[in-house]
Amino acid sequence: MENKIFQNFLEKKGLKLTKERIAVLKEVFSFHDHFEPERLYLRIKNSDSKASRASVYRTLNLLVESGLVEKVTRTEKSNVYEHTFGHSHHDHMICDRCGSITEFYSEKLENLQKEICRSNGFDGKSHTLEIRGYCNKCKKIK
Amino acid sequence: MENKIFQNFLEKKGLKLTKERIAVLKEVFSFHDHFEPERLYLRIKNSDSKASRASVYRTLNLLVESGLVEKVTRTEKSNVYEHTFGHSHHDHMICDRCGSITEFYSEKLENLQKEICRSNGFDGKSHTLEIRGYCNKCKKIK
DNA sequence: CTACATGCAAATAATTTGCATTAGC
DNA sequence: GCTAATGCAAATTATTTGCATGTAG
Repeated sequence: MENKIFQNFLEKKGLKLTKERIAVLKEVFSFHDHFEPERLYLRIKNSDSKASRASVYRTLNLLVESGLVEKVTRTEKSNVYEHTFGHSHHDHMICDRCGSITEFYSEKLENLQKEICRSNGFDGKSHTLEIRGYCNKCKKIK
Repeated sequence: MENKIFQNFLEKKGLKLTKERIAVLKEVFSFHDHFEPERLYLRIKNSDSKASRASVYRTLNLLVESGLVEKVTRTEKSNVYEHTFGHSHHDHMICDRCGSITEFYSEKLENLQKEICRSNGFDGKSHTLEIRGYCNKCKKIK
């Protein structure tokens, strides 16, 4: 399904569906987790398909443009991505101790944001909410 | 006032209050706006005090550690900071067209987040909420 | 066949760091 | 005086890009 979407996206832009792009797409959708470009590259390297680091970066940009993948955060180091197709919108809680990421979703929160946009005359398209602190496990230790 | 806080912070850590650190602190608090390290460095360069790029970066890290400055991280390129002392918590709306940043604050939003943390067993310390879209001006053009 | 894509290695860009020198406390 | 800070330039890290060659449509 995501293959179809990506293919349409490429076609519309006059771009080609190469094996490298397929490899990246396949790998991205083979697990649901947050990942950095480098990690993705290594996973692909260890799989049967192949793609260079450059192609991974290039394809990742296309995937974001197509809406199939989103940038979650820009951490101290690299960017963090997640695939979004087939996985509805949510926000993140990040533990400052163990780095674990917990997803959550709140209808109320979404509505409240819409309301805030409205009263500010802002045409909101998307948002990222990131709560930092200590997760259930780590708050006991800390 | 912020000088006093920074001084205490340094003292507690056995660090020194140098003219370079003073220059950075002064410049950071001389305007209220979001800024990147490079821009701050250039401002200092054009002022009467002086500090190298390296010192700007080093001092910025100390300022964040001390709580006087926060990272508003979320751009493609570099980190974005803002000084927080004397300026209460707020969130941001960023225009995807002109790049303008609008600040806002909502008590309801804060409470809702606390509630979400509680129900997830997460000990939330801080958060960043960023809404992207088109600002009042740009939504008419786009 | 003809764009566009690829891999590679070199280029960029932001930030950090090693080191010899300088300066707070 | 001792220890930490500075400036510089070189090092690092993540990401992008130029170019010669390969390949999808």
